[in-house]
Order: sequence, then C-alpha cells, then structure tokens
Amino acid sequence: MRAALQTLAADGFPATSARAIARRGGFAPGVIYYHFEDLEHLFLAALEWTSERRLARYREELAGVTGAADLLRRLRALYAEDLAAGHVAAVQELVAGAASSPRLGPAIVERLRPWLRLSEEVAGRFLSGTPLEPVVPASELGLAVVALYLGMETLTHLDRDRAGAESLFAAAAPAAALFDRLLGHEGGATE
Amino acid sequence: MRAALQTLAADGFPATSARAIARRGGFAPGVIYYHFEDLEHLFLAALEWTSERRLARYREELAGVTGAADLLRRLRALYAEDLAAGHVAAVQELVAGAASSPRLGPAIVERLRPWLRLSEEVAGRFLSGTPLEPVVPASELGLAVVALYLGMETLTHLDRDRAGAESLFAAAAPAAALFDRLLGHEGGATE
Amino acid sequence: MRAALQTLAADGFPATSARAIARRGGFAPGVIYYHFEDLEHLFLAALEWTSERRLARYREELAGVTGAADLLRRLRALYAEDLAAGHVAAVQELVAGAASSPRLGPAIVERLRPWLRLSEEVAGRFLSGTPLEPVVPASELGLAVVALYLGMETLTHLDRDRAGAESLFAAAAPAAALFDRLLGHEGGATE
Amino acid sequence: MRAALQTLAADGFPATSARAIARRGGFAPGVIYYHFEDLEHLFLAALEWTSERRLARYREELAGVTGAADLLRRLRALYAEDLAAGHVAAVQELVAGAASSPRLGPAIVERLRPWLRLSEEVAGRFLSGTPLEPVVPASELGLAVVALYLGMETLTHLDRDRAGAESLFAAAAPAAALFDRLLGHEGGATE
DNA sequence: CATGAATGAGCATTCATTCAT
DNA sequence: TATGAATGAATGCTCATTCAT
Repeated sequence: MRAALQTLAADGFPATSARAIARRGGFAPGVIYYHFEDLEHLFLAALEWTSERRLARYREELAGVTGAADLLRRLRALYAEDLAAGHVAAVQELVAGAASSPRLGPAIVERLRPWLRLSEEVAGRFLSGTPLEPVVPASELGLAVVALYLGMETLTHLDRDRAGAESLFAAAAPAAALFDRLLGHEGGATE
Repeated sequence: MRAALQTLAADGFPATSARAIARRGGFAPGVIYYHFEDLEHLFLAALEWTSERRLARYREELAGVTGAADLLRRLRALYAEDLAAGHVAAVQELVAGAASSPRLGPAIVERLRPWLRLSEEVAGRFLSGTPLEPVVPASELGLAVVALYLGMETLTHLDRDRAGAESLFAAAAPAAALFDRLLGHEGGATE
Repeated sequence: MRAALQTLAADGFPATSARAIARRGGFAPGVIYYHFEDLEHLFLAALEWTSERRLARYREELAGVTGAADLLRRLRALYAEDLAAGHVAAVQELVAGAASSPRLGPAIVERLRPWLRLSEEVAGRFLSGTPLEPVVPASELGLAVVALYLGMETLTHLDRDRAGAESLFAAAAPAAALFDRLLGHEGGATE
Repeated sequence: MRAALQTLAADGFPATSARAIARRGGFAPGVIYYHFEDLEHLFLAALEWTSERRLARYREELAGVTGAADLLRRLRALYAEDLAAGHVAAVQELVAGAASSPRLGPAIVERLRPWLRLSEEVAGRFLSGTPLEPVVPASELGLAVVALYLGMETLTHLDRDRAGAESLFAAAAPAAALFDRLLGHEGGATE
C-alpha cells in the first residue's frame, strides 16, 4: 500500500488524491482511512518508511568512504538506485507539495532531519584533516548538499530528462579526482 | 493582477485556485478567464512576467562581477530582494507544483532556460582563466547552482526558518575569500 | 430555494443532504455553496425566513384575542395553515435534528426565542385579571405551550396520522368554553 | 451494549453511527451485526429495553397517586431519574431522528404506545369524579402530556439548560395545589 | 462470539470553468 | 471589461454493512 502511494507520488503531489492512490493500489479509497487516520498520516508513514530504508542504505554505503572521488562514485550509485525505485521523486514531490501545509510541513521537516544529519556527518568526515576544515563548516555544507539533491530532483522531474543528474555526476568526477590529488587522498586512484 | 497571483503562489501551489487568486486580487474569478484562456496560461504569464524582471536585475548586477567573494556578495543581496518580494517562493512553488503537469511542465522548463543560461554564463566567466577551467564544465556548474537555489528555497519554505539560506551565504563567504586568494582574484579584498 | 429546503426538511433532517436539497430544488449542489457558506447557514437562513413570516402571522392573529375559546379557535386555524405549508414540520425537524450540533443548536435557540416571547406574552395577556394570575407564571406557561406544540408535531410526524393535533384542538374546545364561562370571559360564546 | 447505544443516543441521533456505538462500547462495529440484523433493529431493541424498565418504574410510582400535587411531585422525581440516566434524551433523540424513516417510524410508534396508554390511564384516574371529567377526555389529555414531555426534552436538549423542565415543575406546583383544594383532593397537603 | 479488513455509496465541500448580463 | 450565478466533476472523508478468519 505504501508502494501504491510511492508510485502515486510519482505522478505529482497535487494529483495524489485518495482515489488516485486507491486506483493505483487496486483497492477502495475507504481502505486508506481504515489504516490511516488521514491522507496526511498516510503520507508521513510512507515517507518514514521509504526514508528509513534508504537512509540505512546510504549510511551503510557511505560508512567507509575514503575520498572525494570515492564519495562521488558511491553517491552516484545510490542515486541510481533511488532513481530506479522512484524514491527521490516521491520524497521531493512530497516535500515540495506539502511545504505550505501547516500540519504536514513541520512533520516532514522532522523526517528530513536524519538526512541533514547524515549529510552533515559525511561532510564533516570528508573535510576533517584538510585545509578546508576551518573555512567550510560541515553543517552548512551538509545542508547545501541536501538542497542540491532536492533541487536537482525538481529540475529533472520538470523536464523528463533524467540525464541531468547523471551528467552532473559525470562532470563532477574530474574535479573530485583533482581534489583528492591536491589533498593527498587516495580515493579516486582506481577510477 | 499578476501580482495577485504572485502573492497567492506564496501560500502554496495546491491552494492557488482561481477563487483564491480572485479573492486576493479583489475581483471576480471570471475575470481571470476573460484575460487568460486558462489557469495554466495565467501561471505561465505570471512566471514570465516576474522572471523577466528578475532576470534583468540579475544580469545587471552580475555583469561586472570580479571574483568569488564579490559574486557571493551580490547574489546574497539579490536573494534578499527575491525574498522580500516573494519571487523565489512563487517560482519554486510553481516549478514544484506543476512538475507533473504534462502541459505546464515543459512550458515552465522553457521559462527556466534563461536562468540556466545566465547561471552557466556567470559560471563560465568565473571559471575562465583559472586552473579549474578544464576540470569543471561551466554548463554543469550553472545547472548545479540553479538546482541549489531551488532546493534551498524548498527547504526554507518547508520550515518557516528563512535563516537557512542566509547562514549558507554567510558560511560560504570565507571559502569564497580563500578561493579568490588562491587564484589571485582581487574581489573580496574590501569585505 | 429556501422553499426547496423547506420541503426537504419535510422528509427528515438526517436525509436533508446538500444533494437532496439540490435534487428537490432542481439545481446543482454547488449552488448552495455559492449562496451560503454552509449547510448550517442555509438551515439558519431558511429557519429565519419561515419563522419571521409565520411569527408575523401569529402576532397579527393573536393580537385581539378575547378568551380561551377564541384563542383556541385561532390557534387551530393557524396550525392548519402551518400544517398545509409544512412549516412546523420543517421547524420541528430542524430543532430536533440539530439539537446535538454544537454550532447549530445555540443558533436555533436564538431563532426560537421570539416564539417563546410571543407565547409568554399571549399567556400573560390571557392570565391577567383571572384568579390564576398569581398561581401560574406566564413565562412557564408560555414555555409549556411551545413545548407542547413541538411535541405534538414530533408525534404526528412519527405516525403519519395528522389527526392527532386536530383531535386535541377539538377536545380542548369544551374545556376552553368552560374556562371562559367560569371566568366571565365572553369569547367562546358563539362557538 | 444497549447501554452503549443509550449513551450514544445522548450525543445525537445523526452522530449515532455503528462505529460510534462500537467505540463507546469498546467493541468492534461488526459485533453489532452479529447480534442485530441492522442498526434499526439495534435501535428498536434498545428503545424497547429502556422503555420497558422505565415504564415499569412509572407504573409502580404512579399507581397510588392521590391528587394533582402528589402526581406532580412523583412525576418530578421520575423525571429526575430519567434525566440522570439520560433515558428521555435517548428516547427523544430516537423518536425525532427516526421520525421520517419509513421503517423505523411506525416501529417506534408501536413502542411508544404503552406510554400513551399509561398517560391516558393516569389522566383518566385523575379526572374521574371531578367536574372536569365530562369536559376533558382522558385520551387527549394523555396524549398532550406525552407530547409536552417530548417537547420539553427537545427544548432542554437544544440549549444545554437542563433547568427548563425543572422550573416548569416548580411553577406547576402551586397550580396543582390550588387544583387539589378546589376539588377537595387531599394530595398536596404535606408539601 | 468477535475481530479486522474491506467495500461502495454517500457525505459536505471546492474546483475550474462557462456564460448571460 | 467585469460580474454573479451556475454546473458537474472532483476533493477528503464517513457510512452501513459484509465476511473470512
């Protein structure tokens, strides 16, 4: 059922009505209200569900990262997974669509916080020991990365061109390699 | 009237109905359909209108930029203007809300393209002559900056904390100064 | 349109949905919400409308009452009018059906108050100068009469037997005549 | 379980859904349909249940009534019991709410008939031997009393002011005493 | 006996849109 | 140009009811 929402969120927040969810899930709209108090609760439960699973995956993958190029390579793979499952699309749609809802908004912020924490943490780990450490605060870098992720999703969602993010990753690779070389990281060596 | 839409877009795309626009503008809903074929056409016209004016302003301000710190300072001021007028908020709401509309989506992409071009252009000007030039393609950097802008707006729109973007600008300032120093730019000298 | 509600209230408060009203009135349900904020507002407006007209009629008719028998005769005629128009039925249905609504309830009480006042006033006029005056407070008698009216309507509405009230009026006539004779009223003489 | 319905009828007929009953009773809605064919059957069973018990109590209490004042005093006490248990409220809500139901209405009339009989009987006993006997038919007086009861309940249910009926009883006491004195009853002597 | 899941119709309400005036 | 009235489809949600377990 959450999968039904997920796929629904894939054709736009404004179009994600109870009826539409039910149609896609193959059940009656009433069922939703049997299991969830509200559409909002459904959304939150679904966000939580997919978010937790993806977060675990991200944490796992980013645990042993060794340098900029390595980090980038792993993010790229993770993003490809997200794309395939439509997870980012759903999340972005939810985040953007519910931004103005006084009840949903804050609840979503809450569910987004772990991502900010992870992003910040990885940014911190990544900066530590480099000359950038004193000059770039991890917390802000972490925020910027999450924002970039969301913004990229918004844009690639807008025109159906999924290649945008992909080419961004591709373009960033040489820069990451250079970065590693300058700082003596060993990460990108095998790429 | 377009201003009415603008302010309406400020309380959320899903809540921006013909009635709501009319209520805020102080006219009857029917008027909209006298001037525009459609709500979608209204949205596009409004986007175009505000976009052109802001774009001109951005172009003007970013024309004589001399370095990273200078660029950052100017963007910060421009962003403050955007914030005050609610322009970014409206645009982001529109972009995100209409992302899944088969008719509105592509049309919005079209109206967004000049921004990508500007961003790309500034990025190119900024990179040219630096050692980064061969390693960072301007087109991708430009895209990333627009995405970051949108993403930041999404996030700051989500929790009412407008300080997020501000503190990001603040945090980026030292890095920009360092950048300028390394590359022999003279921009941030007076800051 | 209020007439549409009136007739609708004639087939039961719980069945008086926006759709049902519209169906009976021959218009689309949306029209209701164009003219009234709410179903509740429709109900109140309709109650007010019919109530005012009937109240004026009652006042007019009861102004020059001369005795118990006369009063009874006039009430009987008025009640027959009410019955024909279905006014009491609608009012009773509304009063009973909305009794538990926290918003509608008090608003209806308000609209009922003039009736209590009239009833009280007539009771007072009727009692004044009789030996009953010190022993029967007009305010309570007025309340009792209104309650009796409502209760009778409830009962006659329950089984379709409209004869109940009629036979009550008939049965009360001799008592009223006796009452007048005892108290020296001249009212019922010609009956 | 019937108690659950009773209390539910205390927050309004339209709000008395199967779910609401079950929630208050602490069981699943399905249970209702195990024990009763229908919500309507539940209502009737519950009405019957409470009605029988109260009727017995009324019969017992009104058996040895000696005069108007005595009758009034006993009714007042009985009414206080009803109020405390919420019985009248439930009955009135049911009677009014189901008035327009083609199936429920007649069935309720049936369950109400014993009350009319009792009322009539007491009225008859009360009138017998007095000069009013030829002039006031017991059957009509009985009907009027029941209607007054229902109507008073409707009104006191409407505004939360439970004092209405109470003050009515209080106001009627002197009249009853006078009545007894005139007719040589001995009932109110000790009051 | 009882539950939890499900259904489909119905609810009040709001929507984009049309159109006579 | 603009309005006010109207429509019909859609919204989120609740309902009585059923039924496998």
